[in-house]
Amino acid sequence: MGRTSHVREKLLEVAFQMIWDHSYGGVSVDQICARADVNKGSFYHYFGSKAELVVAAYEEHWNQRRPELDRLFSAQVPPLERLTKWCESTYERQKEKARKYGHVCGCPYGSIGGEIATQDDRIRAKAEELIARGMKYVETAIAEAQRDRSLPSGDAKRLAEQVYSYVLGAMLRARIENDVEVLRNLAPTVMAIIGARNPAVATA
Amino acid sequence: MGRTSHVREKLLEVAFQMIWDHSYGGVSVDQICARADVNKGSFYHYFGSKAELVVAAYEEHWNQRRPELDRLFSAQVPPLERLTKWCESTYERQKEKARKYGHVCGCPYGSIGGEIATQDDRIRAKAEELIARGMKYVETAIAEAQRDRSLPSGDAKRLAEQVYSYVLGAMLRARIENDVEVLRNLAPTVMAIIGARNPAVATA
DNA sequence: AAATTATTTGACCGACCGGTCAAGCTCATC
DNA sequence: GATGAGCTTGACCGGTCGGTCAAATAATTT
Repeated sequence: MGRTSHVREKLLEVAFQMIWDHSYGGVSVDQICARADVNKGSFYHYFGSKAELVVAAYEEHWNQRRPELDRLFSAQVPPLERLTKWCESTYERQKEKARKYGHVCGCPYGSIGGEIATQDDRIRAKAEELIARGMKYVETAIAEAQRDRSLPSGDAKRLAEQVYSYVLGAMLRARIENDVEVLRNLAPTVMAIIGARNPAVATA
Repeated sequence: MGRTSHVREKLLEVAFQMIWDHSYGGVSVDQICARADVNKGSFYHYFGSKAELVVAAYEEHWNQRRPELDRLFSAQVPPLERLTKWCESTYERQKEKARKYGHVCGCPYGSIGGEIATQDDRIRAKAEELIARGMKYVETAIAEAQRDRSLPSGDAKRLAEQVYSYVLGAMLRARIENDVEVLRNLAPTVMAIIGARNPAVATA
């Protein structure tokens, strides 16, 4: 096939989905290989270890996810509306995932990060990095809203961290409670955190 | 020794600490037994499985933690002050844990819940239950603050869920980023979420 | 003190873990 | 069409996993 074998890509995709669905420790290399229809020897031709595969898989997932985030946080959209749309898309995305997999999966970066934070520093650092990239979108939107006076001035970076903490926590709760409805109305709380005067109006 | 052998209690304590420090999948029954200085056969005399031990260990941890929560949320303390003190104690507790274990450990219930939510329903349900118990303290404080007009009226249960989501998310971030400072100023954001007029004053 | 029960011991189990490897196959290049 | 690099194959490795068990021992009841 092509220069970059589809085998490698298949492993990245399958590994990410299986680990998101279950957990890092709960998914074995054998299972990943079986699902990807790849021999174990091939696996270790492309990746030096399970951890290395996982780091690559999460980076790859980010790359596939990025266009959607760029669209949601497009400069074409008023900054506060970016945030509400992001909240809504989070809910919708989790709802579809839950329908397809039979249970709520939560934030993939948060889940794997929390699981192996104290055990594998490369995976920990990758999770931290991906979360920071997501926070950057939120920070930029907040800073812009402050500049155009739709928000009172404040430390946009700190506010973005708080917003992201809230959303991460809600995703974790949704996973643990296996209830996607936990994520149904994230936006008003996000607005309260960043100090928007009238949460209800911000969506309009 | 006593009727309830200290062996059982030692296993509960050791298992909880090791799993909080690492993860469910990252700690083996053999390791727990070694650390508790107990033979594997004894382990399976007291507990039917690793999962059963863990459920009991988390319940036991709650029981040990409860007096401290009762104290923090004592009716003797004004309701909003309960929340700020709870935030501060969360920070202090994590800081000490981090000092002792060499890294930030985050919320034990959130960590194990997120890890095995989709793999073992008994552990998942226990994590959900313990989180719900914690939320109840927050809900009660919010409801009381609303009653005595230090907060505008609102759905105390929903607000408590939002507060708890935020704190859970911050604990998760602190674990992933291995930085306890993430948890340093939880209270102002909590105040913003529940609609306290002047976050800065609420501590006084 | 005999009988019964609770607890401890450590060897043992098959399954599975992450990872290795030598041998073959495929295919572009010369 | 020979060469050699890239890729695939599947058997194989030692170690560890959660869990079992029969026999020994300690504690309790009769």
